[in-house]
Amino acid sequence: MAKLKIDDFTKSEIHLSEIAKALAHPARIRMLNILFENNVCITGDIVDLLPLSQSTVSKHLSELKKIGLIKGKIDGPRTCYCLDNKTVESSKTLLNKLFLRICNC
Amino acid sequence: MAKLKIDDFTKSEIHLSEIAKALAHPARIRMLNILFENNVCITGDIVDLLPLSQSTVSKHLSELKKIGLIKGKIDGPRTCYCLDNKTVESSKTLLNKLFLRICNC
DNA sequence: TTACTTAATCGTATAATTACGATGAATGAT
DNA sequence: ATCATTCATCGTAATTATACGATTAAGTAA
Repeated sequence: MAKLKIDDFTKSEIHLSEIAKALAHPARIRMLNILFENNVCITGDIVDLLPLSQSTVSKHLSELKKIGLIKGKIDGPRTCYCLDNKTVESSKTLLNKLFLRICNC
Repeated sequence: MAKLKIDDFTKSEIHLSEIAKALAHPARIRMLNILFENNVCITGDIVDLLPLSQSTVSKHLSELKKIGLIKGKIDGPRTCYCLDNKTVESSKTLLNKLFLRICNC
């Protein structure tokens, strides 16, 4: 009989890794900081504050939006982005839980 | 004259994104938990607790080691892994700083 | 020595990520 | 209606990540 091997990742492991993945690019880190400092930004504002093209910035924004860390609201030809505090808070809590568990301090 | 465009990411943005990247896979999340629960594990122990091959697990371990979250100590034909508490703590602190900044709670 | 165990590395394949310019859709201004 | 602005999406290319089996290296046991 074969050795028992746990054969899948849990929802919680996957969820936490997805949150981490959203933070796993310096552009997205900066975006979160920019959105906190400015409360609301249109895409172009953020493009100006990043060393990346408009299309690339737009893609990063859509990834932050996909996981829920930011919200986008269409306003004429513009899109207004802001932090989604509920998701930011729950992500903070989940990451903290991990570190409270594994960090003996 | 061209619009001023910030043209590089800061060390701190990059560092934080690298920490997040280390956490951006469910296997690596589980490994950290396993190493906390068992204090010390050899590679084979961890392989048994993951739905991945030995070579893939070894690769994930080396990535956690590269960023410093775990330490590996060769013991005969085995390698004993354990958490590197110093790095775990500093990573926790850096991630916390981000969330304390952007999270209004 | 010869066999066995352990785990990193190699070779390779596939998928995901990142990036940019070009295009297109929607709005606003003239 | 025409033109300009804004930004998501498309098409494409290059890089990185993920995965596995096979091999290698190093230690242990017979």
